[in-house]
Amino acid sequence: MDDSVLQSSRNMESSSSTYTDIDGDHPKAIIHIDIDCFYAQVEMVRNPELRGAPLGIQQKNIVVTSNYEARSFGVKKCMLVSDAMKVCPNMKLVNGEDLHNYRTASNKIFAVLQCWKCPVEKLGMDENFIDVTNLVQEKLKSVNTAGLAVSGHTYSEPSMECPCGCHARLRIASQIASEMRKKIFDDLGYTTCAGIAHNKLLAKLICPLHKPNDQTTIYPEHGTSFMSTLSSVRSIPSIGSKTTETLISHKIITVSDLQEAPLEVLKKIFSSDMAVRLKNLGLGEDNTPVKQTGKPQSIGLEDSFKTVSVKSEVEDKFSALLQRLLVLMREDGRIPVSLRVTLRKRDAKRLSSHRESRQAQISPSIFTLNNGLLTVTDAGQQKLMSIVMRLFNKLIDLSKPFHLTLVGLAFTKFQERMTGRSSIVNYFMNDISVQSVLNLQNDCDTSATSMDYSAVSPSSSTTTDLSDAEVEPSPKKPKKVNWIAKRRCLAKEEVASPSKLKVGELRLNSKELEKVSELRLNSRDRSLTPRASPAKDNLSDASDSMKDIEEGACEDCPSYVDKEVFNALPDEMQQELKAMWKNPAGADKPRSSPRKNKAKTNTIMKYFVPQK
DNA sequence: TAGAGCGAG
DNA sequence: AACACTCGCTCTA
Repeated sequence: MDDSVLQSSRNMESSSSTYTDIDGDHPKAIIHIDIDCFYAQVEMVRNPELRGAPLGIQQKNIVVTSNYEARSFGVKKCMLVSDAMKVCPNMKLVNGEDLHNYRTASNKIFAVLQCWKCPVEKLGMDENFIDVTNLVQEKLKSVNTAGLAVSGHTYSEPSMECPCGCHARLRIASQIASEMRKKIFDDLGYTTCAGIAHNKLLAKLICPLHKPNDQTTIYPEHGTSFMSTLSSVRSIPSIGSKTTETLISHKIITVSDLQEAPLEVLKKIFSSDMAVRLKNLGLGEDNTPVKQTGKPQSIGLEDSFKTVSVKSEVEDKFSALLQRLLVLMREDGRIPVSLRVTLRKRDAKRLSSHRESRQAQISPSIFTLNNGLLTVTDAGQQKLMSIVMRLFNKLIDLSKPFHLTLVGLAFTKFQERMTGRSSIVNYFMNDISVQSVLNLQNDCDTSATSMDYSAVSPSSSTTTDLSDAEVEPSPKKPKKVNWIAKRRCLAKEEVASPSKLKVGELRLNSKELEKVSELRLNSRDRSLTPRASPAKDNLSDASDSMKDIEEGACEDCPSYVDKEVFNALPDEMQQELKAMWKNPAGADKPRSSPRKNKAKTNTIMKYFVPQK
């Protein structure tokens, strides 16, 4: 039985692993949603004339994707245009080299999925994971699930009831998946596929079983047997070309091979953790969480070329990259604290990899917020360039000849985004950077949902708001701080096109203005990347309205600070906060050990924590 | 913590 | 198809 295999593998790893799941316990419910032939659908939504006939999306001389009509003629992904036209002479072609519309569509879909108030993780432009575990639990409380059937296909009927209750949870999740797909179709016009499982791995892999415009649920008991139907280990997400090579060199080629490989053998090839992970993946086990997608953790650009061997040319390349990068930074709105220089030396052996990089802290004073807009003076840009070239000198010995094929520039840390309850700065924020985007474009129309258990349909769960949860009050916290993003009711069209919302928000008041400005600036326009911020392309029309924002009394304050609150603080505390903002590295560790909440003495925390 | 490597789309 | 681009995660020193 599958469980016995799981059992034995778990026992082997349990000694060194922190894995805490109980065997046979499958508490989560994960949905993976994939937009059918994404580019082609975007074009057909834009221009309905294209529907019903074969359509190909062209980039350069290649048909990168096509609609299902074209596929029925044998048009494949990444086919040469000439070959595609041979098998499908009537196919219409649309140029898809400008990704702007695709990004916009992707963000709209992401925004719709946010309506369910569950963690949503974007994977590329056309895939999303949603962890609906909590929503399912709510529904279980309020709904009799006895006669509830699965919505859509089932990979395989369960042989018996799982004692942990996952079958009922997954059935509910399948209903939620149906709702989500329906809303995406009703609001935006896109058909989708979904996979429903108790983990991300199975949800993603089961998703394409019934294509297009359908969904599939798989129960935990079939995880291992389903995985064994995959011919190559390469088809497992997170097993890429390198890992596949290594596995194959040890005669592990199919997923079945991986399942049967003893953990001790894998541990001789890989690190212990990696071996455990691989073994579990092979068996269909995966405990990686769905991570809410928000702002990117680094913003960078790179440029590749045949060869650059002169330092003045290098300087030109970096300068051009920096100019472009500063535009992106302005759109993002956050103040960077660290800068990384990357380059690739010409190497006969390896063409792609072998990048090298150096990074350095940068003084945040290079950047200033003018009327909420991130700006850099000419002197600041020169300063940045000198840092860049200093890092470049670390990488290249200029006394010897060099040949580069790529240079890159990235800002890698930001002042904003001090999340976590430990950060005192949270108490002065009037914007929760990531979640507030969610809140503002949220409030999806509940009447549109088809589910009969209205108590837990999207956005009707008014009891819990993410912003409320995030700023959970602490006993010592100063009362009455005006940080909670206001929630507003929107019509459906406004959800699909949040620009109206943002403009509306601008009419509120000056303090709200700055918050909205950050939301707007959150709207970076980047290419082909995951982690793009939601609902961005729709907001550019709000930018002109940002010109005349008043300057607050605290010139040094970061933009997220409620200046009214700041000015009400004791002078000593104001000074300390200012010092902290001047030297964020010392005060703020955004992503390090969020659990540890050490109240450092001799900081502003002493105002809130009892002293011994 | 920085830097390299792998993986994703 | 192979490569270009951008970003996240993990491992190691």
